[in-house]
Amino acid sequence: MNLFALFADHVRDAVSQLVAEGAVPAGIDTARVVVEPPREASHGDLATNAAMVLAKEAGMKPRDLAEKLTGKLAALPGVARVEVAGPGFINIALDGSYWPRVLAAVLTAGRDFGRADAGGGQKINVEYVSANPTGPMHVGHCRGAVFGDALANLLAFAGWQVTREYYINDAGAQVDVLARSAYLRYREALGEAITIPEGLYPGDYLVPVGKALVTKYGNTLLGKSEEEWLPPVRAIAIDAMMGMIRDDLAALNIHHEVFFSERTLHARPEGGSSIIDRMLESLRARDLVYEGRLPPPKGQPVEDWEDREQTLFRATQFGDDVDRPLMKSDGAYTYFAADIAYHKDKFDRGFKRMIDIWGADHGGYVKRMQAAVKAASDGQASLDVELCQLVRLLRNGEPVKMSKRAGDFVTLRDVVEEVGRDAVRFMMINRKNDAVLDFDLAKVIEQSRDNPVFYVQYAHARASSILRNAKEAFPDLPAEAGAFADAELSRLDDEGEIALVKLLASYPRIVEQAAAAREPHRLAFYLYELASGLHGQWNRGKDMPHLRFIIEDDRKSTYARLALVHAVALIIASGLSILGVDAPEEMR
RNA sequence: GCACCCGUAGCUCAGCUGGAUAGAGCGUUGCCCUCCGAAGGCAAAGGUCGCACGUUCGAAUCGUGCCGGGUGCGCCA
Repeated sequence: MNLFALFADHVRDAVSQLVAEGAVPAGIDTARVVVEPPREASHGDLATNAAMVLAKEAGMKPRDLAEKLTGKLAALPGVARVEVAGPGFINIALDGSYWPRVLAAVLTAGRDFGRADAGGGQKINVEYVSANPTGPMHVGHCRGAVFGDALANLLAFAGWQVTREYYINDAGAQVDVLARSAYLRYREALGEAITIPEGLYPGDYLVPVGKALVTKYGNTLLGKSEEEWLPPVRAIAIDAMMGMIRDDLAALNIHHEVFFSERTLHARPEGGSSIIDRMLESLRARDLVYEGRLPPPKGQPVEDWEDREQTLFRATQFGDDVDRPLMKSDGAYTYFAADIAYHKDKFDRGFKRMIDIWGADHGGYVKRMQAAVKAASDGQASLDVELCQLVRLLRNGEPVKMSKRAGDFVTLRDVVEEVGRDAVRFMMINRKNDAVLDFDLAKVIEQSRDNPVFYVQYAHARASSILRNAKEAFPDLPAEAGAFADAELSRLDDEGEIALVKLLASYPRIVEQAAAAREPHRLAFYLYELASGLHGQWNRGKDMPHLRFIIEDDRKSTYARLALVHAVALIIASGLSILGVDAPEEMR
């Protein structure tokens, strides 16, 4: 149950009643009406802007309209009082019976509380990571990976049918470089002394690939020309790299449902046409492709600029700044051409909504891809691109050195092994994705309030600890949260307790908004707030012993408070699971 | 030159898609710690929301123009 959505309906009903009474003109547009929590607790529990938004259309002053609406809203069950405030806000205070019902709803729904149907079961494709299969994942990849995964979880919780997808860039020049690098390791495995020239991948993660090639081919590849040995070497190397990448992702608890190979888009069966060929044909048939010239780019002068006629996609027709090339000068397709075919393939598989997660350095590519999706789907599909900014890796405030040369980079695996999966995941999401993020290896393993990962997980552990302790004081208590729904929840009348219940009540709203905005970080901030609420109530018990969760000689109050503790633990666990972070029973 | 992103407290950042007196953590200052878990707790100080116009009942939020920072700018992926 989403309290705010519920009351938004109530407000619209009230408007309809006024329409029926002739007080307000028919057909008035209530789309801008929102019901939200007021900033000031003294303003009540819910506030709506309805009177201000509708005043003009209704031909009334905001406060006059507010008065009329107030009359209707005050009659609703559970409403204690309704007041008009400021320029025309309507503040609604709920009576004491409301919060126990919300809490009972949390306990009954359990981990499903907050699950929404905003997506209406529609299919949506989330493509993330898509790192080149040329080596292990490094830290630069991990923000997009975690963000994409959390977003996918969030959308699923909000009612979308999500497919998690990885696009394997196994068709370009860089996988040929990979193959040549692996071939050197192959010769090395056969006893040759090698030096790795500039431009090839020097990392020793290719050593096992060289050995595997020996196992499979013996020395039979030695006498062959590159034309002959490259394809099989490349295939094995790519497989090995993808294996490593899958392991790296698994270490972060990321599992894609679909791995899509770019190579399959280029493949031409004997005498036939490739998927890209056919995509291009369909664009040509609609006059979206032409042969033309492009002006040279402004700004940085391009050294080897050659003015020539090329095959262009009419991207400008769909909102892009210039038309974009589909063919390279050597006659092969551009990366973009393949990417159009890939996204068209997603559309053909039934996805009208697509989300791509990219690094911020690909921002210049967004418009053309969105244009392509519109064109390839005849306007039926849309693409959202979420850009993830850089991560600055620090240790005690000092930048961790990462030189590009000699394969000397910090791998994702190193980081996960040093600080743990939960810390990596939470910290990556604890910031808006379009802002640069400082990731301090020393701070994320700190166990203090400064560290949000610890703080939130500790709240869950503390709740679990309270429940364990309660079991000792009252051995006959039920174990499962749902059983607490029939506690005398009206006993929860302390302001701290009620504040906690209100926070729980806002969870569905947070989920919906975070999903709609594609901003999982909102969930992380919410969880911190909820954790803070639980820790705060615990601390109130220090000064005021009658507020402790466990009161030895008051079974009924204890029972009600444990219901609250159960509910908080449920929501923290629910939110953390969306972020892909464990909710531990105890800290260690 | 153009496009996209960012600019909020000393620092790191939120700010619920236009709402009421702009919030949190760190840091600073003061008080407290025999207490279900002090790997603390409570409180205070601290802001021309980069600048200027505009839109309207109302702008940190939307629009335009500047300033400052980042990213990118045929055929790389």
